[in-house]
Amino acid sequence: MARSGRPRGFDRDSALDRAMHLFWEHGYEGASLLTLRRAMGDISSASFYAAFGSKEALYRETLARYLAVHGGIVGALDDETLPPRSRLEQALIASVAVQTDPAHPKGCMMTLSSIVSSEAGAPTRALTRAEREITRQALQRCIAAGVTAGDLDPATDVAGLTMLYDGLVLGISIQARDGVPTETLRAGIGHAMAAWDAQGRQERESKLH
Amino acid sequence: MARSGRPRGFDRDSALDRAMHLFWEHGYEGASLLTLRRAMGDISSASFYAAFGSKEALYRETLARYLAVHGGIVGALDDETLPPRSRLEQALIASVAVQTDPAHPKGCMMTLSSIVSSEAGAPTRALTRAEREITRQALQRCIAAGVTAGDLDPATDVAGLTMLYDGLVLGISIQARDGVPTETLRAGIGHAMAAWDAQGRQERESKLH
DNA sequence: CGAGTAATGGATTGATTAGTCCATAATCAG
DNA sequence: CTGATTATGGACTAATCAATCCATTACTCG
Repeated sequence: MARSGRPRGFDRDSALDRAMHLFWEHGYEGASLLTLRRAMGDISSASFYAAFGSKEALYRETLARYLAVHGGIVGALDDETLPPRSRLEQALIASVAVQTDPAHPKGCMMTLSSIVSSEAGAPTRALTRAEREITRQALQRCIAAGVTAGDLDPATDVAGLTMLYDGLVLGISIQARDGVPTETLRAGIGHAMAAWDAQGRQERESKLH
Repeated sequence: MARSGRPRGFDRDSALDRAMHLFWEHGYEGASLLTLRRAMGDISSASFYAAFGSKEALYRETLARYLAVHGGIVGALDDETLPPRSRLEQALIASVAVQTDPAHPKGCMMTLSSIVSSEAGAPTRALTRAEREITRQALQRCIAAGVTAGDLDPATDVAGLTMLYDGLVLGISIQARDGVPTETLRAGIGHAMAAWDAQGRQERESKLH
C-alpha cells in the first residue's frame, strides 16, 4: 500500500549513498550540511530534514549502510567454512582491497570518519568506537578459534596477537589515505602472517625437517 | 637587548603547550578559537592574533613542538649505537609508552589531529601527511639497515616489512584512543617482531638446532 | 470532486566560525 | 620627560553552521 502525500522528488537511496561518500571522505564534522545537500542532488534544507531528521541521524544511517556494504571484515572472520588462519588472511587482504578501491574514498569510514572531533561530536565518536570494538572482538574470536583448532599453541597470547592484527587493519586506513599503493599494503599483510606462524604448534615446526 | 613595547600578559610557551593539547585531543578543525583561547588562559582575540598570527600558524607551531617533544620515534630509529632490530623494537615500545601516557591525550598528534577534514583543512592535512611520510622513511631506513647489517635476509621485501610496522604504529594511535590498555598494545609489538625474525638469515635458524 | 497527507522552495533563525579594528595601556630608548 | 613600540580589552564583522517555519505543491484515498 503506497502512502498518500506528495512523492519525494529525489532518490533517497542514492542521496544516502552520496552522503556516505562525503562522510567517508571528510568525516562527520568535516562534511557540512551545505556540501551534503549539494552532493545529494541540491535538495533543499526542508527536504533534507523531512527525509533524514538531522545530520547525526543521517550519519548513523550512512555508517550502517557502509558497514553493510563495504565493512564486511567481521563476516569473513566468522566464516567457519575456512580454517581460522585463512579467514584472517583473507579478511586482511579483502580489507586492503576495499580500502584502496579507486571507486570510493580511501581507507575505512568506520575508522576515519569520527575518531577526533569537537565535544559536539562525542556521540558519533562513541558510535564508531563501539563498531571498532566489534571488529576487535571478531579478530579475537578468529585467533581464539586458531587455538581451539590446534593451529596455534595453547599458550598463545590471544589478546596481544589480536592487537597486532587490529592495529594493522586500523593503520592501513591511514596508509591508504596517505596514498600507499595497494601492492605495498598487501605485502605488509604477508609479513604480518608470520606472527601467526610463529605461534604455530611445535609439530608444525617439526614438519619442516 | 629587550624589545620595547608593552610586555605580553601571558606566558607564550605555556599557552602554546595548552593549545597543543587541544589540537592533539580534538584535531585541527575540532578545536575552535574560543576553546583554544580559553585554554590558553582566557586571552583575548587581539592577543591571540598578535602572538600567533592565525589558527593555522598556531597549529603548525604546536605540531612542530609536538614532534620535538613527544614525537621522537624517528630519532630512535636512526640511533646507530644500537643494532637495527633493537632500534625498531625500542622505537615501537617507546611509541606505545608515549601514546598511552595519562599525562596527555592518547594517541599520536601527528597521526590523529588532521587526517580527515573539510576542504578548508587541506593545508594541515598535507602537513601531517608529509610528517607521516618522514616517519615511514625512517622505518624503511632502519629495516634496510637490518639487511645491510646482515641481520635480515638480503632478499627481504623491505617495503612490505616497512608497511607492517608503519601500519602498526599508526593503528596504535587509534587503539590508544579507543582505550586499549598499554600492556595489551605492548604485547602486540612482541608479536610484530616475529615478522622481522621470520626474515632472519638462514644461519639464525640453524643456530636453533 | 474534496479531504487528508506528505514533500517542496525559499526565506529565516540564532549560534558559532575565524578574524579585524581601535582606543588604551604598558613597556622601551633617548 | 617624550616618542616609539607592542600588547590588551572589547566591540565588531562577514561567513558559515545546523536547523526551523510556512505557504505551496503533488500525490492517494474515498
